[in-house]
Amino acid sequence: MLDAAAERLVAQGYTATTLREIAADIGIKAGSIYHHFESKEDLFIEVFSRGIEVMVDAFGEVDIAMNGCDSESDRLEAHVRAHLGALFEHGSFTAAHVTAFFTAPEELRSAIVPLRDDYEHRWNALLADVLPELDSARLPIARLFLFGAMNTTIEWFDLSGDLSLDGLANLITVQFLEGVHALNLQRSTR
Amino acid sequence: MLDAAAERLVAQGYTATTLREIAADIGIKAGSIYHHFESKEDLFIEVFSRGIEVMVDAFGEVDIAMNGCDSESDRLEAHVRAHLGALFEHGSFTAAHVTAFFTAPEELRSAIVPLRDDYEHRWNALLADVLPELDSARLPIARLFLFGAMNTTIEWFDLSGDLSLDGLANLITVQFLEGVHALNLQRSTR
DNA sequence: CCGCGAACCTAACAAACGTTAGGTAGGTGC
DNA sequence: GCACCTACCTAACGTTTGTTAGGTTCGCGG
Repeated sequence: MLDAAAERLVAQGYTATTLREIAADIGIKAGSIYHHFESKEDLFIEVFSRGIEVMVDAFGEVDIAMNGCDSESDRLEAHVRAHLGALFEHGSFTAAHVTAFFTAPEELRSAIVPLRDDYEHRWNALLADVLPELDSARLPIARLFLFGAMNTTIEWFDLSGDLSLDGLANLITVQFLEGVHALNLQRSTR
Repeated sequence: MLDAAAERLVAQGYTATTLREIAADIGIKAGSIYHHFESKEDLFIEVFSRGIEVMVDAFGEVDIAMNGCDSESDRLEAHVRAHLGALFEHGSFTAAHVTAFFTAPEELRSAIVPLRDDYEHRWNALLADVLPELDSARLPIARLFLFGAMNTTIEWFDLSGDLSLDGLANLITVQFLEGVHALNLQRSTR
């Protein structure tokens, strides 16, 4: 049911997604949703929360796996790969969060913002680590550029296309670190 | 009236924006809208079209102004500045387009797509010009990265903050061309 | 002064929305 | 066999939505 809600969110946004549609998707009636959630808002708070949860979990796993890694760019690329994985490989929760969060009403958003802040803070810390020479005032801007590149992929990237998620992660990381000129030098696109 | 519609679109998305709200914003009643447009869809097709129109016009003006420019990076930066200008300085049409386009129903979107394609094609041509050494298969991806960086600024950039639009355009261009390391070298942030 | 069209209003319409109260089927524990 | 809980349904509620038909106001041309 949460899955169905997330998929509808991705395709239609908050207001256009009706409880009757979600109910029909999973073969029940709209009223029955209220046995599991107190309201529409309550349901979607759960969906958005899981969207962040998936991202945070993926980030945490990579943090551990890459603990003793000597190459800073490899570490960054692994985290980029984890973020893309959250967007494309773990259901629609993260995709729903990224695309539909700003279409949700203010009260709902403010309940989620603390979780978002936590995730953003982890990325700031990672970038400060990977890019120690970067002016700390520029760091949030660099993160926003990176987020922009990663999150807009849901509008165009095709999992079944020629480019793999590993390739995409590498492309984004290299482009982010070295600029567009380095795009030709990337290791593998398969 | 189109202005009011665009602003509501930015704040609320397609479905959540009601004709009664728009009418109230400009001091008329909802039914009166139908004297100017055939339907809600018709009204928002006009809004989205103007959003692209503003972008295309800004792009075209820069194309002429930068005709005899020797520095390719200056040319690119001027176009980035024009795109950001369309987003922040020429009403809410472009901002509405970028934020709410994917929240609109399919039929409406397909009426707009040809205009979008035209704008994207202009950018592809520009990038092919500015970056002749870039593998042509990578060119659309590079453009998508750049669009991602530019368009997500509406979620965080503040016109009245310390960073000017000129500074932001320079930041994005340098970051795009040379990578994040070059962020410290940018010319001016005022 | 008359006619006419543009701009707007009033009042309602059917449809769809989130939500709720009350009821039913099936399983579990005692 | 009885009580109870979970999961679901039915049927409606009040509200809001896009939309429409018919009427009013106002200014301009002849």
